[in-house]
Amino acid sequence: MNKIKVNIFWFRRDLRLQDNIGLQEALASSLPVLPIFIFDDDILEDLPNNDARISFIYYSLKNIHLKLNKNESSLLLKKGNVEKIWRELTLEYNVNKVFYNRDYEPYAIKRDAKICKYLKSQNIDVLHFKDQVIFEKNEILKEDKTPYTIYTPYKNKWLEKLKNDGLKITEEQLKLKKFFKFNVAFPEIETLGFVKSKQKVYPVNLNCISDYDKNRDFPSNKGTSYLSPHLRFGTVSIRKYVAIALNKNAVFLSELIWREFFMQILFHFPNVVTSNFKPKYNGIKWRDNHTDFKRWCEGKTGYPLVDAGMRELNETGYMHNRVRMVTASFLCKHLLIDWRWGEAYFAEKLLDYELSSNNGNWQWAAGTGCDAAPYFRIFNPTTQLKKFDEDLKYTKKWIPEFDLGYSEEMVDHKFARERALKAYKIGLQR
DNA sequence: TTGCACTTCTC
DNA sequence: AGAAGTGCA
Repeated sequence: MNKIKVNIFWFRRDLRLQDNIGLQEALASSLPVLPIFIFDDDILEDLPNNDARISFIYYSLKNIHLKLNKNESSLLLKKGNVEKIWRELTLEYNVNKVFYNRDYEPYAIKRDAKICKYLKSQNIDVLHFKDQVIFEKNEILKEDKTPYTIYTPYKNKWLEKLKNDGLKITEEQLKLKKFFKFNVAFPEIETLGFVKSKQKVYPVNLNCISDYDKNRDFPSNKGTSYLSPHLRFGTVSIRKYVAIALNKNAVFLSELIWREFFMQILFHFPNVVTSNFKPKYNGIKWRDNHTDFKRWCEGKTGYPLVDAGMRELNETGYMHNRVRMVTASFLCKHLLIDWRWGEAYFAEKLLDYELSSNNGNWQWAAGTGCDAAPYFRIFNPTTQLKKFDEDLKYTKKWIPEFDLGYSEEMVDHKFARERALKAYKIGLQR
C-alpha cells in the first residue's frame, strides 16, 4: 500500500493558527501539512478528568479544528503515550518532516529528545523553532557568557537586544491551502475521558494595559490582563503583546520579561524544581504542619486578604497577583511551611500554571530564590489589606460571611513574624 | 577590585 | 530609617 506523503506540524503549547512560527514554517514546506495534537498520558495521569486546563486545551483545539474544517482539513487529535503515537503516525503516513515549537521545561526537553531520536532513526527530518518567547535560553547572557540570576540587569540586556533585533511579527497570510486535506470527526470531550470544567477562561483584557502600573496592585480594580493562561497555552502570540506593551506600558512589559527571566532560570538551573536556588537556605527547619497547611489551602487562616485569595483560587483557578504574594508570604513566613507545599498547591489549582513562573515566584516569596525578597521582609497581611483592598470590596466578594463577624486569626502576626525571623536566622547558620 | 544597585515593605 | 548580602559591570 502506498502511504500518503506529508509533513507534520505538532501542536503543543502554541494552540493558535496566527503568528505561529513553527506552523508558518511547516506551511512553507513542499508537502501538505498534517496538524496534530497529542494528549500526553504521562501528564494527564496526575490530573483529574475535569481539570480546567484540560478543558481549555480541548476547546482551543476544537476552535482550530473548526477553522481548518472550512478548508477541508482537520486537526488530528490523539491521546496516549507520546512515543507510541509517533510510532503509529509514522506507520500510517509517509512522514517527510516534522515541525514543532520548542518547549524549555525539563520534562518537555526530555520527551522531545526521545521523539527526535526516534524520528531521525526513521530518516524523518525534525525542525523546531523558537515561538513561545522573545528570547530563549542562551540569547540573553552576561559578558562572560553565563546566565543572569538578577532580574534588572537581565531586563536591561533583554530590552537592549530587542531594540537591536527588532520585533518580528509574521503578518503573512496563513497558507490554509497547504494543510493536508482530510476529514476526521473531532471527538467529544467525554469520548476522550474528560469532563467539561465549570471554571471559565477569561478573554484577554486589553483595556488594562495603558494604566497597568497604576491599577495592578488593587485586586478589586479591573486592572488584570487575564493574559497568563493564554500565554501558557499559546492561544495568543507573545510577540503581539510585547508589541502592545512597548507602545503602552513599561511595567506591563516588565511582567512579560519576568516570564522569560524565570524560563531561562529554569532552563539553566533545573534543580530549582526541587531545591532552593540558594543552598544557604537549605538549613531552614520548616514546620511540617498539615493542619495549618489545610487551613491555608481552604482560605481559613482568619486573615481576610489571605483567605479571600485562596478562595478565589479554589473557586476560579485565578488569583490576583498582589494576593499571590500575600498568600505565599503568609505560608512561608507566618506558618513556616515549606514553599514546595504551596508551590504544589498552586500548580494544582492555577489555570495559568507555568512551572518556571510558579517556582520562581514561590522561591522569591520564601526568600530562597535568585533575586528574591530578603528573608527578613515579611509581609504584614493586615497592612497589605489596608493598602490594597481598603474598602474590602475584593475581600467581601470571596468571603460572603465577612460582615457577620470574621473568624479569629490562626496565628498572631507579631509572634509569627518573630518565629520566622528566628527560624531563618538559625537556618542560615546551619 | 570596587562601587553601585537591588519588583512588588514594615514599624 | 532599617534589614544583609551579593550580582554585576
